[in-house]
Amino acid sequence: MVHRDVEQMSLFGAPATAGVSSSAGKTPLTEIQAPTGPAGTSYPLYASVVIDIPSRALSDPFAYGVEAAYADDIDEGSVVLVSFGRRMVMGYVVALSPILSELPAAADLDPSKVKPIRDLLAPSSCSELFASVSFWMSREYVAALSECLRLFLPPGGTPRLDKADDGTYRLKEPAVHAVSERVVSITPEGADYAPPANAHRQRQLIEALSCGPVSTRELNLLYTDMSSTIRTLSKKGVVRVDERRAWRGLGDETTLSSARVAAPKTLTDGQQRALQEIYSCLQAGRGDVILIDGVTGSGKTEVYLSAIERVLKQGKTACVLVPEISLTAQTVGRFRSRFGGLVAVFHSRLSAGERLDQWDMVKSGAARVVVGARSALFCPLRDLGLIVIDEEHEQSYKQGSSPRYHARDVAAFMAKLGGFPLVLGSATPSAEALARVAAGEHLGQRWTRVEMPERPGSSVLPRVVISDLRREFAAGSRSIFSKPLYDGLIRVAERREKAVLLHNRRGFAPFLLCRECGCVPTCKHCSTSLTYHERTHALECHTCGAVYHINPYPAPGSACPQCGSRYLAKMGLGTQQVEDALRQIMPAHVDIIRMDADSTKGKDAHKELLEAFDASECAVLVGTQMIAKGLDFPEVTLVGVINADYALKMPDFRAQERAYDLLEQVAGRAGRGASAGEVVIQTYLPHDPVIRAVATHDRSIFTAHDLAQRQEAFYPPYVRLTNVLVWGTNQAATKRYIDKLAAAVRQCFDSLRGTDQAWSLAGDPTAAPIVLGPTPCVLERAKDRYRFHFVVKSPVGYHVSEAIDGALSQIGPQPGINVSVDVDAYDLM
DNA sequence: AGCACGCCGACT
DNA sequence: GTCGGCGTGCTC
Repeated sequence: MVHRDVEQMSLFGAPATAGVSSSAGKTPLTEIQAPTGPAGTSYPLYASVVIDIPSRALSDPFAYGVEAAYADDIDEGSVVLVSFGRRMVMGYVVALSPILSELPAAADLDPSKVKPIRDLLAPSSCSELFASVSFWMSREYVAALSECLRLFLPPGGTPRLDKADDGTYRLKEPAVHAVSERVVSITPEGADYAPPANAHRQRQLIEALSCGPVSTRELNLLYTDMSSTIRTLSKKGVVRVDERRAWRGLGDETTLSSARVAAPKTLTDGQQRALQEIYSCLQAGRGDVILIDGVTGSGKTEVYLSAIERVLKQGKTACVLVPEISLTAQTVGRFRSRFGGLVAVFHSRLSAGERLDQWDMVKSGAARVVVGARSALFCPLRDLGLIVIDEEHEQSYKQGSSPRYHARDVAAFMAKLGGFPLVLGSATPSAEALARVAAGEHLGQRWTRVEMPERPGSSVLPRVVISDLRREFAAGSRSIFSKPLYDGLIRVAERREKAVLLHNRRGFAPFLLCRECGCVPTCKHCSTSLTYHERTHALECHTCGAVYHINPYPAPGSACPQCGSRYLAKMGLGTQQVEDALRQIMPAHVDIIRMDADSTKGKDAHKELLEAFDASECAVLVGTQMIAKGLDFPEVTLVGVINADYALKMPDFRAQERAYDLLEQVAGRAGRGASAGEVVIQTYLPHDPVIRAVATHDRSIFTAHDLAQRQEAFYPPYVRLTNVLVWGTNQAATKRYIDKLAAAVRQCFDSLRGTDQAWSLAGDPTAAPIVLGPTPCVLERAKDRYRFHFVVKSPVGYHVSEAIDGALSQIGPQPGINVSVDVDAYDLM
């Protein structure tokens, strides 16, 4: 069985410390203050150590000497105690060499300056790739090196250094501890034991153990107190009770389920083609990226499972990333039922203890497949042979705090480094992925695509009705619900069916919209919609900072810039209002359930609302974003989108892509059974490519348009976009700082480019980087801080981070002012 | 990050 | 004459 001979793991384990010789953890203070050995002592081994202080100024490792006593125990990844300046700090070993000058950044270091490593605090416990990946991340994302390294550390918070009374240093004990369980198994001698005829409890126990060892807790749970029977049989030597490390977080079903579901006998053509591509990449050992572009239900998961099976057979391990929101029991179940106890899972709802145990399961080698959110990328898998990113286009793969990495890019780097394939799967691939497969490569890495258009079985696509709100308005309708949607809702009420209404207002920014021609004012210099500022009656562009003065309806003199209509209205409508309007038109027997940030505040509110919808005979579920993704609904015959334009006209160049993904997902909720459902999308922009693509079930209408538009307007994936955000309490000081910083960045670009005349190229960011702004952020003030930002557009192969990092260290920090650099930013607000 | 060194103003 | 402001620079 998988769990049996597993080495006992622990976070900063006692075994390691004990094994490290008597000096470990016992270095007295006096010895620390007097350096061991005279200056110029040479060491048998030297180590590059990253100091655990998260500062961009300390993003280079420091060299230390490894004394003979430690030489066998210190590895890459070891946590060590070193003296730094005049204090003791914790550090991480990232490289080892017997020759000092061969260590990174120690080429011409005076050997007499090298101090010894003072103690080993914890043995290495992270993935082999950790050093190279964190170096790369630190450079790529302008983040402190120690911050990147910490991603690879065991869970349980950042380790802290603790100084004891006797002057010794050790790691502060983590709050979570390993727990053990008692496991009952049949002894070899007990195999032939026949219980007495009347001993039915003994028979039960032996039967339960026939498939392998079971924990006492489970036995007692399953057979209501088996303890005395266990005691009897263990006295007779028939069974044995062993204490072993318990792996929390496995769920209840797993330990007993020795039954694994085998792969289906037949695969679709698409699945076979995808697997063929993955296998040939595995064979070649090149580290290619394969995009599996397959419609919902085309069986992408089966492709992942088969590929993982192959990788496991080769003695390697696999890592599967899934968006946090879809990390449900069902998702995990598919992997667990195929690979049983070999699967470890990471998601945000694990308790500290469960997280620790899942991590140790990976570290010990007991788990060889990891399924998890973004950060699962950093767990200590040995011999990684495959990374899968499901729903590759999901925004949640980009981390919102430092280091602001994108899991897709980190995974691609890891794949290249380890020479194994990265598999991306999506029904609505990101523009980045599409552009890279179109180019066939990205930064020297091969990107290929396999399309899987067919769905197994015969499911019917829902009928999509586009409801033109301009016509509704012209016909005098002032209702939230257009005629087609109203009729659909009434029909649902009459037939006692269920409906879902999407009212998407996430990241809502007010904008103006002409109710006659449907136009939304956009910036002259950028392709973003302008944001309306109520107080100043101004439209602002948050990419370049341009300001346009305008009077929206009902102010006198309001006029649409395109058609001159005076109905240039401010848009904004809450979920609550939709709910109220719905109550007015629907008969009393229809349950109306609202799901948004407000109604799901309570702990289990989410689940309860869904259960209510499930239990109801006839209901309408009104909700934001959250109802479209990651939730499985019971039969729904009507899906309505109140106003698709909220999603379409966000002041963000990725709005189209997200809108398409959202509409496609929510439309997919309609009629999943035998009968095709109906989808009604209300919009003022019926001819928008996104709407047309959803209506006709033809994605290419949208993607072709979107990519062309981005290329023309110099947006990713054709350029890189970096957001530099500066915030502080003092508005003027913050503004002054960001101006200085932006000027320094511009200067860095100039000097890197060599000539000043090259500025004539400015305006074409595919040839040379440009700086846009600084301007105040869309979110101008947050938590009493004033926020400004500037955006850098740079050519795809260009290493922006270097120039920004250079400018940053040139200007230096300023108290009270914070800077954040977001390379390949998704959020520009 | 911390903590030195270092160079200019008001005080025992 | 000294104490103390925090501006630059270093820590293997």
